[in-house]
Order: sequence, then C-alpha cells, then structure tokens
Amino acid sequence: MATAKTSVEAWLDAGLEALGEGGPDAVRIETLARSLGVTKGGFYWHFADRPTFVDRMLDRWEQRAVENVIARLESHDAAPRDRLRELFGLATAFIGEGGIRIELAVRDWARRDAGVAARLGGVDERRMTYLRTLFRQVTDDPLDAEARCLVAYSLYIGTHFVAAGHPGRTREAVMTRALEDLLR
Amino acid sequence: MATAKTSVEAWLDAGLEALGEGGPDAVRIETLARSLGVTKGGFYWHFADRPTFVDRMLDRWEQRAVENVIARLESHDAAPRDRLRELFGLATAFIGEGGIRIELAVRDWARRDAGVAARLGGVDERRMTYLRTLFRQVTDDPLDAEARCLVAYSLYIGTHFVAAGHPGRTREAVMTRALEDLLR
Amino acid sequence: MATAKTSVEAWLDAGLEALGEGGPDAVRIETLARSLGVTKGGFYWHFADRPTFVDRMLDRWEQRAVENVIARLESHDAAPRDRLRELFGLATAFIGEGGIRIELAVRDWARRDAGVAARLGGVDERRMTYLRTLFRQVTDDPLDAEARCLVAYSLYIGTHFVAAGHPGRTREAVMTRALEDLLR
Amino acid sequence: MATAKTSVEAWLDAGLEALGEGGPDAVRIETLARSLGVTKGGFYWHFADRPTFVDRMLDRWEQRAVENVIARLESHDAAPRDRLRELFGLATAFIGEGGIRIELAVRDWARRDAGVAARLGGVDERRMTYLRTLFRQVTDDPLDAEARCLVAYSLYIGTHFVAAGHPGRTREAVMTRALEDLLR
DNA sequence: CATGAATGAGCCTTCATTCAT
DNA sequence: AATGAATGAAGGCTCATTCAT
Repeated sequence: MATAKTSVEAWLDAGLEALGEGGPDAVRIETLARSLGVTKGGFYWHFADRPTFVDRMLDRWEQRAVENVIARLESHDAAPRDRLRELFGLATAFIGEGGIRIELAVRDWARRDAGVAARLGGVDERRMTYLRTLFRQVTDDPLDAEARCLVAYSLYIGTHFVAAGHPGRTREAVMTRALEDLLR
Repeated sequence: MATAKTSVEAWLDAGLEALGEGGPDAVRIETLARSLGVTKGGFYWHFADRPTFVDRMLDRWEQRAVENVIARLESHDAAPRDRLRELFGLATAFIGEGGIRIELAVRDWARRDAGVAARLGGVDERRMTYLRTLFRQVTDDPLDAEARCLVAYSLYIGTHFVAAGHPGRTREAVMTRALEDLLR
Repeated sequence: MATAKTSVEAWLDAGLEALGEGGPDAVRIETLARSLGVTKGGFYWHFADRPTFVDRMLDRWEQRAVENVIARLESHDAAPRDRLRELFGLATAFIGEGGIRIELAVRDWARRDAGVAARLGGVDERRMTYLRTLFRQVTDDPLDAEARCLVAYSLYIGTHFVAAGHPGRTREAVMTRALEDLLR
Repeated sequence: MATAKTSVEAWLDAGLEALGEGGPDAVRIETLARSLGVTKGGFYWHFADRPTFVDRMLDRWEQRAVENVIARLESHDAAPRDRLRELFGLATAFIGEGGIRIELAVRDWARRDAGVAARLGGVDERRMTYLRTLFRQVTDDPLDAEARCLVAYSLYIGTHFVAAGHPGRTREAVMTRALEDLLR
C-alpha cells in the first residue's frame, strides 16, 4: 500500500532504531548497513558523513516528535480535564508501543551535546506550551499550573528512569493516581 | 589528613567521573590513564579487564549512592514533613554540586544493560522504601503515599531531562512549588 | 567558432588538468566528473577503466607536446642563434602560461612508471633531435653541441625544481644569462 | 656494530623509502608496517597520526640533505676548481647510490605542498649559498657566477627528468662535458 | 549518454588487550 | 606497580567499478 520507504529514510530509521537501542555510539554505519542488508559503502551515496547523517536523523525525530499528538487532540472539542486525560492516555499508549525509547536516548544525549540539546529544547518548548494552555484552564494560579506541567512531564519521562517497584501495586496504577491528582 | 586514595580507588573514581561526563562509552582505559598521569598498561595490574573494572565502578557507585543521605537524616529527630523538606533540600544540594551527573548516566545505562539495571534497582528500592516511610506519615492513603513517592522521585530525576523553560520563572521556583504540593 | 569539445576530449582535458594540479593520484574519476558537472557513471561509457583513460590522456598530452613549437619555428627562415633565441622565448612563454605544470607531472611520473617513461622518451627524443640540429649549427664540436642541448633542456625543466633564490636578482635574469652563454 | 635503529627511525626510513619509490601517496601506514614486519596499529604508539609522521620524515630528510656533502668537502684545503670537481664527483656518486630518488620525490611534492616547499627552500638555499661561494672564486662576474650555479644545480636535478638519449654517447659523458664547461 | 545506487577493497585511526622488562 | 611496545578487531571514509534504468 504505502510506497516503499526510500533508501534515505530506511537508513535514517535504522539509525534512530539503533539510537534507541544503544545510544548515540551504537549508531554505527556498518551495523546499520548490515541491518539493512546492504554494504556500508552505499551509505556515502546518501549522506556526506556520519555527522551529517546524525543530523538528519535528529531532524526526522524532531519532526515526528511534534507533529503527532497535539494535532490529534485538537481535532475535536473537549473540556480541559478530559483533554488532559486523553493526552495522558495517548502518552501512555505511545510508551506502550516502545516509541519512547528513542526519545529517552535523545534526552540523555542532550545532556552532553549542545546541538541535540537545542533540538530537544524546541520539542519540549512546543509540548510544554500546549500542556500549559491546558493546565491554565484547570487552575487560576499560574505557578500552580506551571508546577503541574513540570510534574506531568517529569512523570512521563521519569517513570522510565525510576527502577523501584511498588509493593502490591503496578507502576501503571501508581502513575494513574499521580496523574489524577494533577486534575484535582 | 585524608589517606591518599589507593590506586584502585583512583582508577574507579576516574572511571565514574568519565561515566558522568560522557556515558559508558566514554569510560576508556586510555583516557582514564591519561587523566591519572599513568599509562594504560598499569590498568591491568589492578583489574582483569574492562568489564571487571566497570563492575567494580558500579559497586563503588552503589555503595556511595545509599550511604549518604538517609544516615544524615536519621541522625536527629524531626517531624515527617520537616524531614521531607530536609530531604528535598539535600537532594537539591546534591544536584547543585553536580553530583547527580553520574547517577543520570547510570540510569540511562540501566535502560540497556540488565546488570546495571539490577544495581540501580537496589539503590532505588532502598531510597524508595525510606521515602515511602516518610510519606506514609503524611497521608493515610497508601496509594496516595505511593503516588507522592513516584512524583517526588520523578521530579528529582526528570528535571534533568526536561528541556523546556518556564516563562518568567526559574526551574527552581517551579520545582519548589511542586514539592510543596507533595506536603499538602 | 571552435567546435564544442567532444565529451571524450573534455574528460581527457580534465584529467590532464588534474594531473598537472595534483599528480597522477589526483586523477580521480569522481573529481573529474564533478568538475565536468556530470556523474562518474558516464565515465565508463567513454572509457573501459581508469588505466585506459590514463593511457588516452597521455596520448593526448604526447601529441600536443610535440606538435606545437617546432612547427611554429620552422614556418619561417632564421639564423640558428636567432632560432634558438626564439625557441627559448617560446619555452619561457609556455612556462609563463602555466602550461608546463602537466609536463612536470608527467616527468615525475615517468620516474616510476615505465609506460609513462616510454612516452616521455618519445617526446624528449623528438625535441632533443631538433635542439641538436640547431646547436650543431652553432658549434662544430658534436660533444659540445650535445652538452649545450642537455644544459638547455635541464634548465628548462630544472628551474621548476630548484627552490633557491638569487640574492638581488630574479630567476628570469639568471636564466637569461645562462641561456645566453649557450649561444656563445 | 652500529646500535640497532630505533623503531621510530625504522618507521621514518621506511617512509622515506616509500616516498622515493612512489611519491607522497605511497607513504601508506599499512604498507610501511608490512615492510617492517609489524602491524599498523603500532604506528600510533610512535606517531600521533600520518601528518605528524610525514612531518618528522621530512625533518629527517632535511637534516640529512644538508649535513652530508658540505662538511666532507670543507674538511681539507683545495683550489676552488678542484673543490667544484670534487663536489660534482660526490653528487654523481650520491646519484649512483640511488640516494637522489627521495630528493626528487620531495622536489615534485614541493610543487604542490607549501610546507614541503618551505623545507626544500631551506635545503636549496644552503646548498646554493655554498655553490655560490665556490663559483665566485672562479669568475669575477657575479651574474656569471649565479648563472653557473643555476646551470650546475639544474643539471644535477634535471638530468633525472630528461628522457632523451645521446646518440653514440652516454649521459655521463655529456654531463661531464657540461660540467667542465662550468669551470671554464 | 548518462544517472542513481550500490559494492568492495583499502586507507587512517581508535581502543581493549597482551607481554616483556 | 607500572612502562614501552605491539597486536588485532573494528569503525569512518574514499574510490574504482558495476549495473539497472
């Protein structure tokens, strides 16, 4: 049905996959080539060099990271609290699909690479702006709204970095409760 | 006054430093040797190989990660809310000193290495247990307590991975407000 | 007015240009293609492979290297000394135009490639024969004539490989004096 | 007898040998390693990278190119013409040993690399200065002396780049005659 | 005639590891 | 306890060459 992915896109997606799997250093041209069933030489037909490739990879990630969710949410009317619930649901689903692996790798990478940090900044700024709009409709106190934004976003990310368990409960159950509190 | 660090410990600390600075792949024997002013050959007198070294490095990290905070807090009496405030303060100070860099690197690493994940699990489990004890004194609802634990911990970690800004406010201010909410 | 260079000739000239600029190893198909504004794939329509191309390139150089000067000189009558003066002038002009760059590259190349050496031999033989005819009219001693030929030719070439300066004088002035001596 | 060449010097000499044999592009680390019976990895223990190596190689060449001849000539008294004859003899001997191959490669290289050109300039300047001193004692006319210097030096170099033969004579015989003329 | 795409050999370089001293 | 020297595997990149279109 869909047109076959062009070679360029196949390389980029393989690169993002490797990034999610093993971090920036795992984005190795030879490895990607093997996973695509081609030889590494062909890489240089599409990309000048590895830095250029990595840049395009991040372009692609950035683009996808923003497009998705917001557009889908705004396609219909809803009360702020319902929209937030829906947003939490979409985020959870995204996580479930494993789609967040790449994002987490990008976030860790951003801590040591200014270029990546700038890109991530763009993405987070846009997402946070949207989140802020919603929470401002839930509380009149702007600082309160901001704090809830930070908690929501921190939970979305932090849950993947917290290794502790919750005796007698699942992480999902605890998360749900924490998110509900944000709609108080 | 302090005893000179033994050579082994110097290697391990250099390794942890490198880990914090550039992630697991930056823990390169040659680089560490240079930073210690010795040649890499000596490395193999102390450690069998890189995996062994990395293991001991994580031993050391694990040990330090638990010892510190809890002991200091329990050394005096305080009301639960005050203790939590103190804990938040200590965590913030730890962050300020840049001490969290290594921990963040370990957390990212744990996402792809089961051995590291197990270690991190131990650390988080102990910290979370302590945190849970405190929050149980603040609220009667066990799920509520658990949710607050997760939020607190997620904020502690997540704040380093969230790249968005807060117009007209500092991250600290927003964090403070979010933490205060946890003591409601 | 001039007929457009055929594609083959364009490739060959680009090759010679690259040879003059960077030596035999600089004759890279991809580079030539870029300089012609086409892709390297087209190269193989015209030439079987690089060795073949290089061969044709040298054919072209050889042909041009002989044709030029002698024909122009012989087109009118002149006394031997005047003809030699004219020859020196033409050579100097050729040098000035930068035309000798390719020839120098060929000469260095000939030191390590027998095929190139053979071609250069042909060119030098023909030029030397002509030079000999002229010097034989200037001196009765055949060895003297031969020696002057060698000096003249060595100056023509050597001046490009001698990196020393001449305090208070230009290379041209010194060359002029040396050439005059040959007409003694 | 002589101390074994250190590894560093062995690499450098192998590099110079390769340079003489095939030009700068033939100075390939893997090739050198093979010719030394070691693996290429060891190269990087001694040299930071290829550019650095090439630089040291040229240092070594430069040093040797100057030291040799002049010192030997000045070690005893002689009339200027005799000294020049001796110099020509030494140069011819040097050529005979094949020692000039490297120098010719350096000269061609200097035409396209400013750094190499600077080094060669130093060498030629020192040699030419010495040659000038000698010729000044043979002729009173400074321009004449300079012209003879240029002819002598051009013959020394040019003879290797001239591919023509001398019917019924050897190149040596013709050279001898040309050099004798310089002592007129 | 030429392009787009890919192959494969070969180069420079890095790095964990080994070993004699 | 450590150095100097080397190995070998692997990774980034270039380039001649091939081939379908």
